Amino acid sequence: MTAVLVIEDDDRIRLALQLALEEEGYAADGAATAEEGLRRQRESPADYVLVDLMLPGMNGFDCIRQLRRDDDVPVVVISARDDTHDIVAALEAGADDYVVKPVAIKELSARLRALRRRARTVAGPAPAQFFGDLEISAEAGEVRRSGQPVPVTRTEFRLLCELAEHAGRVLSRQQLLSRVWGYETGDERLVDVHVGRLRQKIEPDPANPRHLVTLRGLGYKLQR
Amino acid sequence: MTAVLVIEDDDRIRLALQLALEEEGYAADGAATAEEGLRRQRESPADYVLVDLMLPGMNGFDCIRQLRRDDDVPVVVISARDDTHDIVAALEAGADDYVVKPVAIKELSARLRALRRRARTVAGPAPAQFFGDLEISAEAGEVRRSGQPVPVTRTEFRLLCELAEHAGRVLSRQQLLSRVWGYETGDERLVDVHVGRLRQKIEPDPANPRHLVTLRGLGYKLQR
DNA sequence: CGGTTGGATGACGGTTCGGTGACAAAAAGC
DNA sequence: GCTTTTTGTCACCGAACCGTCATCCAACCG
Repeated sequence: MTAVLVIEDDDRIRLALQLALEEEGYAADGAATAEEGLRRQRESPADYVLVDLMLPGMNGFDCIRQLRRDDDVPVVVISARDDTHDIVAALEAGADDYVVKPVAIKELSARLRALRRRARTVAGPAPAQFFGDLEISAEAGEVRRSGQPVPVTRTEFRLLCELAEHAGRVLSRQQLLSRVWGYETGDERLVDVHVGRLRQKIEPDPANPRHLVTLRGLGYKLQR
Repeated sequence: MTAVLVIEDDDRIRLALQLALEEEGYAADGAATAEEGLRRQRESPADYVLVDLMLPGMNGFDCIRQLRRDDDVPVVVISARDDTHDIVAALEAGADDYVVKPVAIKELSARLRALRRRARTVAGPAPAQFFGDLEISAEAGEVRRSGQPVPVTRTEFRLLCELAEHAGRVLSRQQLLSRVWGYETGDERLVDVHVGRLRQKIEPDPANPRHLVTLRGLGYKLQR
């Protein structure tokens, strides 16, 4: 899901934007100051950043420059001022687009989509997580055991990614059903079956799993 | 020097825009109809196209779609109407930005510069990429297999480039539809068909692809 | 130690997904 | 103008996959 960070000091506007974005299918997060926004973006980077120009403390222009320095995330300015000088300054600072408040959410959404078409993803090898000799790369859609690709199916892959994302923590069958399958209710045995199939593929000795372990009465977890 | 093509039926506005752009350091060319603009762009491609929405004959939306089909040039709409519906439709058709007349030349110029940062065409020369014996030269618009040129069509080439640019990463059919065709919605099977045709040309054994591989339920990726 | 509960596993039918050939429309070339 | 190439749609097929079930096994409980 596409994540958007909204940096805007006016709580009402920020929350309204977040809500509207979520209705459009984005995952929206918010920050009230430039400093907080930068911290958020550093810690868990969103795919797009919306930023107001008039912020308490660090102003919007510096905020944009800072964002651009750290990261290549597309930045859209949301401002009440439609002065040419501001628009030029914001774009010059590194913003990708500039829309004037009040914003029509449909327009904003369309502009974000247009940006997505242009946004470059960083080159280089896709990042992977390691669990011993097990390698999971969500971006490459690939699982490897000691360097050798392991063919896994879509559901198995999603299941594995979900477990990897919460590495070391137990996930109940219920949680897995909900997160991987989207079932709020259903037969928990389904999880067992897929865990079993996955073990056949990724565990050296499927009967004595080393990474994908069962916690009786609780669920499953993936450990290093 | 950066070349801009202005498609606008009102002579006065078009000439004024051209003049202003030239003062900003661009080489500006003009066309009074969509048809003429498309022909111009095909014959001697500009780096940016500005297009009015209300044109005699072919309308602006179709003109944008057409431009997007042929090539990846950034398109900015210059329109007198600031209706959300028009803006969304234009961006949806493939435009990169939308500014409302009368335009401040400084703003337009800043928006063009912002686009240049994102635009792939100007993003910097992507020299030939190799995938085993497969060679893709985006510059030369050419594909070679063990040195021998392979005749690929325009869509096939753009599909291949898109996959090459994200080498080793999965791209969903949806992403490919959006980035190669500019469709935000459409039949995903279209991608299958073109992938199939591409395989016939670039894979030694199209039934067992080595480079252009399918990830069931996820999409396609190009690997070395 | 027997009973009970929770987990593993193999088999099977229905469904989904991707590949492909045929075809019509559209574009490009002549 | 006409012909050829390219493109997008459709329908069909086969393989891969999914979910259910029944059965068996291991761990835990008294």
